[in-house]
Amino acid sequence: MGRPKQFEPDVAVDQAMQVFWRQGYATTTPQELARELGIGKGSLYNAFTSKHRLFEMALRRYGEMRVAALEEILERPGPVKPLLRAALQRMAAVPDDALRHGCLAVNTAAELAGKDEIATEVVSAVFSRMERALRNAVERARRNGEIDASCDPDGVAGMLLSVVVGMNVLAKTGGEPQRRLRAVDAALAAL
Amino acid sequence: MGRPKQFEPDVAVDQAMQVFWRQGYATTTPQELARELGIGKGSLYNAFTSKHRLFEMALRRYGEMRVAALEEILERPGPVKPLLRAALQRMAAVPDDALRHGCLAVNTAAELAGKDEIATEVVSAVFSRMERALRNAVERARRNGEIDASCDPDGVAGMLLSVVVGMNVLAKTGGEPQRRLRAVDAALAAL
DNA sequence: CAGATTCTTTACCCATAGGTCAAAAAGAGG
DNA sequence: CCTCTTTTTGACCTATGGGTAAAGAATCTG
Repeated sequence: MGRPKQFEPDVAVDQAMQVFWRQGYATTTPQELARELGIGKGSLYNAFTSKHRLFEMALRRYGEMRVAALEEILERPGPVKPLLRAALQRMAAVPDDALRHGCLAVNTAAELAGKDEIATEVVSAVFSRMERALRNAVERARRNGEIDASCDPDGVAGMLLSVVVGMNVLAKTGGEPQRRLRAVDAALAAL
Repeated sequence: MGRPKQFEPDVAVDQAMQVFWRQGYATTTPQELARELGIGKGSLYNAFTSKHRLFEMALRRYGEMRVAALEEILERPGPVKPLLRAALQRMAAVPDDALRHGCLAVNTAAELAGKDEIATEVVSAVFSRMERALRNAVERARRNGEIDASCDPDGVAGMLLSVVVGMNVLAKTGGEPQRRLRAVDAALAAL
């Protein structure tokens, strides 16, 4: 009962995600959020308590999305190498024109890790899950005989995650997408 | 002539570099800078014009340092692979206890690339020079016969740079330094 | 329709950001 | 020791940050 909300909280969190993604946490202001979500500042605080909580919700949702997308690709049946290549290429392929704001998790790690406990924990969890998905894939490839048995799945997974994270940062500074694809190939040559 | 400065501008830029490194650009305030540099806010503005200009100077200096350090290692005589390993390990080896604020260039790329023209240009230049140093090393190794002639130096250099950048981000979220060293080894396995 | 309850609106609040300015202080040159 | 120049100090300023509160609007229950 009571007056019904005039906006969809889920949609609002998505929109907030976009804003934080574009601008970062510190440089995003409540008024900006209110404007972009199309609601008053008061409603915003009533619904989400604080800028920080809204950010947390947006970040968590973002993490779920990305992890799920990665797992979806890597768990497909068949040979693993092409899957890894597809996954990395997709993560490396920043559309180049618009949406060059990198990855929200990476940006957040750079901006807040070590300073904001919650943000640190969330991005840390995201990275761990991605690494695990990569490690699982590598192990599967090893059992398949696709790659050499002597390789260290842990090390390789960490390396692949680093590559992806690094490329997301580098993509923000310019550079052609094609170069990134070559870097992906070089990384996969380690298998 | 005129009253002499009561502080060494070079030293002040170094100190400012530390502050921006720890805290990022946006979250560092003029009063904080003044306090850390041990000078009044007025002096700060008199000497450096604006927070942004001071940041630019600090960032440029930081870039010079890191690029020079990397080149110094990679240009040593002898086999290249151990040099690459040493260079990457050094860049990956965040002391873990203190100084876990990553790399100023990486942090800046994540925070400001695409929004701040000057910052973007500076970090972009730093990354380019690092990549070039890495590429030179890889080419040398290829000429030496240390690594396979079929490898793509451009792609490998881009990959190695990505690894380093990525690890600097990941290091901020925790994780043991040892894992990073294994990731470095995995990356070098691509050679 | 009354009341309870929840949302929205608008005005308001304090602290800080980033910076400026006038006046005082400390040297150099004559 | 007087002036000219540059630094420093400290007060001051405007805009905005992040957030709160009080009053009004919309819905459900009875």
